[in-house]
Amino acid sequence: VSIRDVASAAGVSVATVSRALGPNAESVQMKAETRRRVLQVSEELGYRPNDLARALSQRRTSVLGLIVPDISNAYYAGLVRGVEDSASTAGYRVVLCNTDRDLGRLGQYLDTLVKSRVDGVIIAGGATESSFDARVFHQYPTKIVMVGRHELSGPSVQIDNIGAAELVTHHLLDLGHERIAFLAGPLSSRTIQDRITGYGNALAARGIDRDDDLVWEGELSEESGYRGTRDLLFRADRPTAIVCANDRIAVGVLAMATDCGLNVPEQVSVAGFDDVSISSYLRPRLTTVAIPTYEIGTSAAGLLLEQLETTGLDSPAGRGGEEVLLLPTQLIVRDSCAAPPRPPRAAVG
Amino acid sequence: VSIRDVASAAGVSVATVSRALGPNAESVQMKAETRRRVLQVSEELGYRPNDLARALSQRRTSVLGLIVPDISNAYYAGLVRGVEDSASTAGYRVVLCNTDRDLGRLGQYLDTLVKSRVDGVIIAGGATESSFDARVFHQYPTKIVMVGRHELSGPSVQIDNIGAAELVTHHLLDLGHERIAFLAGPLSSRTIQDRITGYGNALAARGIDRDDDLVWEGELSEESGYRGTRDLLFRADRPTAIVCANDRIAVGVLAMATDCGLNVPEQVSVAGFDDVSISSYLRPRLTTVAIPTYEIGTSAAGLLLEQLETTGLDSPAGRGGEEVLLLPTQLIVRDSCAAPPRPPRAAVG
DNA sequence: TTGTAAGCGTTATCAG
DNA sequence: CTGATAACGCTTACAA
Repeated sequence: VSIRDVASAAGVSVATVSRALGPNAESVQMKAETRRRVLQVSEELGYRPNDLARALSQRRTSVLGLIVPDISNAYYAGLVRGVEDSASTAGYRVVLCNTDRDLGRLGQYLDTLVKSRVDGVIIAGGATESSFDARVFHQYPTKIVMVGRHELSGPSVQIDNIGAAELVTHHLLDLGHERIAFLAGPLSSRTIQDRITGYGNALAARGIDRDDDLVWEGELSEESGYRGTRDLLFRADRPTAIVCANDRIAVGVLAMATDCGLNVPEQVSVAGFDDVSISSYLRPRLTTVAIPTYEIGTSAAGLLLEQLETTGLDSPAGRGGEEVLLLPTQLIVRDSCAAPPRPPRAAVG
Repeated sequence: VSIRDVASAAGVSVATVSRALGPNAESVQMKAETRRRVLQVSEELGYRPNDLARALSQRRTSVLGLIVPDISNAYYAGLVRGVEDSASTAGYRVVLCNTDRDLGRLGQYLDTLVKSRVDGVIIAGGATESSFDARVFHQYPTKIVMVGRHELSGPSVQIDNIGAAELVTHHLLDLGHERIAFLAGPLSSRTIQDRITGYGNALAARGIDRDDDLVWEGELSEESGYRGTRDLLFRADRPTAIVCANDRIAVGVLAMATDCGLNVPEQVSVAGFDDVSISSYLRPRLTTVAIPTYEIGTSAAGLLLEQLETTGLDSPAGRGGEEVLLLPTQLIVRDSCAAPPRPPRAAVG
């Protein structure tokens, strides 16, 4: 059942049907009676306009592409949710892509997205110019907004990971800790790099040399936190506090601590990152840094939609300005951090 | 840059370009030299075929719709991931929709999906015939597969929630518990209903009357588990074990238990549902039922793709058979359940 | 082996 | 206010 069926059934031309049901139906002059009839017939026939044809004709699909490393990660799930919400209320659909942090897949996805002529794409989780054929990309009017720091030009929404890490680390420092470990995720992630940097900065600000043995590279998983902690705890001069690159890692740390009979925070302090929903239901309640993932999503979508409304669809590589939205982060102090067990000893070689 | 640009740049007709680059490029007879030239020119120009036009012409979009209650829920995140993985390896894109368990939104999404002419859609999280205009839907060749029990006809993938709940409950019963509470999610969810049924069945099988005061309706959140437990624990004749509708609820239960100074499992046993990644890192490690969410996703996608390959695209309402894939569930016994504190007392009025 | 031309289902321009 | 009709970009008989 196509527009033509409706047209003939209503005894009008396809043009009229299009006017009655089309994109800017309300801002079109036509006899009320005619419109009513078209509407009714279309209703009776169960007519659903073909968006493909419409898009082809209008040169806009009302579809957004969203590329993330992994939706099954709570962090990105919130973001996806935010994007989806604002996109759909603005009348856009969103197609989802998982890269698994594989730059090759990123490139492939960007390619399919361009082929399907999405109006814009949001890339979260890091991308480099080399990860896709930017030259090709710029031939099409597809708009981009990035989430997080990146090597690409164009608008983006970011959070101050460096500052956030400085915040937690200072919190621990203020409590009297001097040997503070950092349980990181994959160092290839820009986010992780930044968090490590912030951690280092805070240490440096207190005149403490960063001990590379205290920075442990792993995954963003409980398992990784569990193993990393074991490593750290069996050291001669073990840390009195552990900052984790995310809350899942922190859960692993907590598990290992209780398995070793170590009390948190009395014997070792633990801090996380992200403030996922369980964090306040762990015992001890986890001190962590809240990241507004949902807002990151809505902001990114907002930035993109703004470009789409603003810019004419023809402007070839017109990727808007370099507008950067920096979203605030918040230290959530709960119960998992306290003063170190003994008064800080003299610095050891 | 369109097919015509490539054609003229290569000095051939658009048909030739289409043959060289089109859908069944390999199964087409043409002079190798010509093909090579087309390929090269298309490469130089950075040509990306317009999938919209292709879809319009071929009457298939290679897009799947996926409708879930909420991706930011770990359960669905796994499922989404599974769907996305098998779809993308089969060359399909997937557009994601969140209903928030709102039947109205479900209907709207189904509508947009039909308009965008997706080849098929996967609906997870419950739908009723009344939630959308099935009559309309059947006019278009869109295929459907459902996840979970539902009132719609057609293929689906399900898990045996009833059996699963029976399993945990029996586990507790075997341990000697007689007063077992159930902390449920929204009773409107079919999944929840089934889990409650299973719980009831197990009780009945042991000749225990189901006490409706022990079934607590709430959300699928930690918060809900926390509050529900408080309710339950302040009862005169309080339960010795609590089965939770999912692991997040169980986390809340654990939190309340330690806040009350109650030891798990010595004083009260707790069991969850889903086996999310943190479950084995809680202390005590959480006994729960593993649901293969990722496999549910891949299976659903598989069922759908199968229909798409099999069926001619014209078969109007041909929604395949009633094939139902029942995925296995597994009781994961860990440390959060043990025998009740005192020997079971005589049944109380 | 390759080119011509008729769709695919809309929208939009231009007359009437 | 409404009706033809030319795009939109690609695929696919049908011819050459």
